[in-house]
Amino acid sequence: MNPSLIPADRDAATDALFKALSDGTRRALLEALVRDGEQNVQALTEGAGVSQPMVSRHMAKLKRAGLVTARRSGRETWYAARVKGLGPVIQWMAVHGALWSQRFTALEGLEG
Amino acid sequence: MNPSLIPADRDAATDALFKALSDGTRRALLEALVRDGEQNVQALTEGAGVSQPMVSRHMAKLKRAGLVTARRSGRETWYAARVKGLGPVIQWMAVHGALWSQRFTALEGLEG
DNA sequence: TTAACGCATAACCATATGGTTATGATTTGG
DNA sequence: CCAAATCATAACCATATGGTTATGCGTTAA
Repeated sequence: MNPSLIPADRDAATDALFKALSDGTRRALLEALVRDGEQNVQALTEGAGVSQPMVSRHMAKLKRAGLVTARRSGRETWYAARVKGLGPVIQWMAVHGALWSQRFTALEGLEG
Repeated sequence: MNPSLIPADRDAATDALFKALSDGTRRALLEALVRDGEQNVQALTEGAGVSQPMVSRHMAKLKRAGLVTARRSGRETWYAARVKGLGPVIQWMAVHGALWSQRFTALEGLEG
């Protein structure tokens, strides 16, 4: 058993995932892919509100986190949302969220 | 007004939440509260692997994000996980991932 | 072959972040 | 009353991060 009181959730994948999702621009880019399907950098840049290089860098981070896939076709790169990418987040929510609600269900009415 | 393809998910609360969850030490602190209930800074520091001031700062950030509550009692501060704090995250997951818009218990297809 | 295109990377900047030790404010105990 | 305890804040440092413009590299098209 781990003698420490805190389980040290330093799982690299989980960390990368939450970090990737912690920026609004990246979330918006991911949402665009979820909503409208596979898109190239040009299309993503049009609505992103940031420069093309920044979009590329954000997409690279999302890819490293496992949230998107990249497909190179000629001079274009097509990105798509990767459904399974959110797995660790779901997992985390399931484990701790469930424990959470279980422990505090009785108090639910008390907080604002 | 902006007819952009990307809906610009810059909601401040959502942003603060994901940012708060994007650090492993903070997640571990939060998990400790979920697991063992309300604790003061001293107890949290014991297993955190970082200094007491750092714990205080992490807790402040979790509090700003709405993930914990703080209760001052004499010279001690007691922190507790806040039930509804994960709401915006759950909301985001529900909206942007139809697959996991249901209960978290439906994880079978996502793992692996 | 050459010019334009699409994208990634480099170089650079400002700020945020995570960490430390030192200090300060307030409460408790002897 | 004074010292210890509890926590937050300050001061400081190194690194990460988000943003820009400039550049380079492969691909398409004229």
